[in-house]
Amino acid sequence: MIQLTQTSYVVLGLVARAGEATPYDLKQVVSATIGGFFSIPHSQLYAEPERLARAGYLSERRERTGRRRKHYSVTGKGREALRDWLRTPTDELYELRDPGLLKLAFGADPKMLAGTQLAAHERRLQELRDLASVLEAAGAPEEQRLVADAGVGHAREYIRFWKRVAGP
Amino acid sequence: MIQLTQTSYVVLGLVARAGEATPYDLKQVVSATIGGFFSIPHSQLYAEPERLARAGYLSERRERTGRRRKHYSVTGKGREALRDWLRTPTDELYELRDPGLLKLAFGADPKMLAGTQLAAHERRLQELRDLASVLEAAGAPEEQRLVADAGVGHAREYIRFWKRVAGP
DNA sequence: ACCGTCATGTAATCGGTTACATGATTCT
DNA sequence: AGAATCATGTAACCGATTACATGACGGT
Repeated sequence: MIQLTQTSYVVLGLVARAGEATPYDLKQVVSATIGGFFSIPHSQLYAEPERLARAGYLSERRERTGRRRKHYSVTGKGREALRDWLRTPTDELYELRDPGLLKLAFGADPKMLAGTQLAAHERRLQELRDLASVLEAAGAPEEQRLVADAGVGHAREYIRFWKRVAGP
Repeated sequence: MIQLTQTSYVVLGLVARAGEATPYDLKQVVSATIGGFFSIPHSQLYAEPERLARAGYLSERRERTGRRRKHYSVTGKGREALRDWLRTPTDELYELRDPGLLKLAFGADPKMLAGTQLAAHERRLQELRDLASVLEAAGAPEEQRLVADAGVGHAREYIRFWKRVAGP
């Protein structure tokens, strides 16, 4: 019926893990976990669960008093969709779509770009390292750590690249 | 007035380089050059120049007979916008948003993912290498080659990562 | 003459971004 | 008590994707 996007699966996955969650809960978890490589603006975390609920993947319980928050949980249909998604490998690749590379490709001055990009990627690398050590300290599951490691590897690769561009 | 997106700059940049171009020309060039890390569906290459023309960044000349193709060229305003963009470094970073990593983060079986992802990234690596050697043979400008190199580096990094996940 | 593929375009829909707005808490 | 920040939500707009459609052209 509706198209399930990556955002949909993020929401399904997070709600499934939490049992029940409000958009705000989701927001918290998103930035704490996959925020490093897949962020979602908070307004989407209101819109998307609603869409999923309309299509029967989530059920909605609204508080009767106070803030009237909406609490979502996964339905059978939702759980099934999530499971199917998880057990199907993808050969889809995501494109880099990197602003720095784009400017480079269109003739911006490489050395000028390199400075700023290097700094930005070094900042990110630091964040990811912090995240990685938090995850380790918290005894997070292996996958979480792998994902953080992937991020670290990519940041390092970017840094290598821009250093080379910056020249000796 | 209007928001200039990365797509806008791609169009501006390509039209500027070509002098005059139809959407179809753009389509060709996109896949030949930045296609590897920043693709744009052809319908966008019809819509975006129109948008840019309405806002005064491009001028439009329509054939009077036959296919009535639209030919675009860059106006002064367009050229200026492009130049400003090119000489401003960015600290913006693009997120990976990688489907494979996402599934990994939500508990898909790592080894299962690794196989398919590895194959896909190896295919891409090969493509990028081919592109790189074509560029070199054609004596393409340094930046073009750098961009291709960046792609190669990333593909390699992905491959390292998924090999590690696949385990010994 | 026909078929397939390249070339060219438009329309509809929708997810995502940006901006706005206000209730709760916490801190000084 | 007031300011600042966190929490929570809605609305409007718009770029991007998907789907549909047809014209030209090269080969058999």
